[in-house]
Amino acid sequence: MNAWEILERKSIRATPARKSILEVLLKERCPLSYREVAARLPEGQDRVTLYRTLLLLFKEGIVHRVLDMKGTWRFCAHDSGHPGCPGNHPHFACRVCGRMECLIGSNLPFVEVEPGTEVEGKHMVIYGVCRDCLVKRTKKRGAGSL
Amino acid sequence: MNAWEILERKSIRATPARKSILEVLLKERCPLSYREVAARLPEGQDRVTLYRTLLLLFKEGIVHRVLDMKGTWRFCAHDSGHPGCPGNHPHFACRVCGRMECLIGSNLPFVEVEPGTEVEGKHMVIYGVCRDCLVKRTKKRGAGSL
DNA sequence: TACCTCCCCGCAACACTGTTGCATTTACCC
DNA sequence: GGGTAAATGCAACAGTGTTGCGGGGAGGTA
Ligand SMILES: [Mn+2]
Ligand SMILES: [Mn+2]
Ligand SMILES: [Zn+2]
Ligand SMILES: [Zn+2]
Repeated sequence: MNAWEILERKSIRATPARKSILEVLLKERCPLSYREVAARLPEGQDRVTLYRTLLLLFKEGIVHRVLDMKGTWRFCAHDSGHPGCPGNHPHFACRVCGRMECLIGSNLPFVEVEPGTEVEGKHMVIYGVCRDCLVKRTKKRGAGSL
Repeated sequence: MNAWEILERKSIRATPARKSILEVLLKERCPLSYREVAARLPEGQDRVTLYRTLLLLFKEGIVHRVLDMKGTWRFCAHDSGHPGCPGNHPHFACRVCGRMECLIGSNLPFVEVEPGTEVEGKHMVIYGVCRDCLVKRTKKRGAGSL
């Protein structure tokens, strides 16, 4: 399903800005910050429109979002094909390269809260160093010590 | 253990700023944002010193920290008596009043990540509406509809 | 086609968190 | 009480995200 179809199905005006932003998120398979989306867009795209569009896509359930370890929101459309429970999975964030990926293999685990509390959702971020960054680090060390 | 003892034990200079900031965190039992700490401090306390102190307390393992749903760090010293695994528990954040609390009853659940990845830690935030805010909401509705 | 209305967009301004550099002051050890 | 390294306060900055508003364009109606 392409960007135009997704917007049409939600009865959202398929403007050029929305289509191109959603296309970026559909192409990349991992959560992107507004800055990373902007970098993949033709220059001159307005910052506020981008923020508003990302928020719209999120509120319409087209994308899910998650806070990274710097406190910035990242948006991801990798499961926009599955209408139900979008983003109901933990995420991994690499401390070195800053990239984030969806751990779609596992669901968010159940956690008991105080009785009388109304739970609306949960976020889980596992952080550390991704495989690519570990490989690079090993190569560097190896070259230096040999 | 009071603030002075904690700082002394870590061989950290016990300045007035550090003592008063740590005292605030020791008194409140839930994670506080820099703003909330500042509000409980005598006026005139420098913003940068507060940020630096909170970071120091965190890096020394005296407090733990967690990102709330607005992307701001919150610091909590409720388990500063237990030197091991500080902050290894999920947190609940109320969408209405903004308060956060530690779910010290449960540990952070295990989640499988891609092989070859180095996991350093994990964060989990359950969000919704706390009991107090639910009670207030019910009272309001009741009064209005009667 | 002409008109109307709604809403999307771009711009300016703002609020807030968090960081850095530097000069001054202070806590701690002798 | 000094000496020194470290902590503080101040100014400036970067970055994210929000709000208000006016113009313009898409889509509907006659
Ligand atoms: Mn995801
Ligand atoms: Mn906690
Ligand atoms: Zn990485
Ligand atoms: Zn609440």
